Amino acid sequence: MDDLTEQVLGIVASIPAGRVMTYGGLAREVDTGARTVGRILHGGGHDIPWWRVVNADGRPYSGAADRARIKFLNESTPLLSDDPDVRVDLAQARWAPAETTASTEPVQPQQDH
DNA sequence: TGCTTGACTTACG
DNA sequence: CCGTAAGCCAAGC
Repeated sequence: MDDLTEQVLGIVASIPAGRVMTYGGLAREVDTGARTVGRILHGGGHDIPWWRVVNADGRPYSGAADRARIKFLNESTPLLSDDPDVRVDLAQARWAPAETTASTEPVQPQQDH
């Protein structure tokens, strides 16, 4: 197991239920490319909360969106129910590792791209 | 060694 | 909101 894989999987495993993280955000944390993060999740095994990692649009892995939707509903993850496809409300669900220590700070709003 | 591929992102029209 | 383009990084062939 590479150090990079170990870091990524470690961070993914640290994401609390009801929260998600983007590929790009993870990539910035481990200082690598966003595509690399996706590759690690694909080959990192299914014993990880892969549904808590979504792309910049707030969508999970397209090939398992159904399974991800179940998980989101089960974990009460903030979703944008307005859209036909499963989509996470990143403005509320976005999470970062450093946020664990400073939980008193309010979440910062995200502009609409 | 070199080219293709992909569970991605950001920017521009 | 949608399509296009360029940048990105590791794995596979």
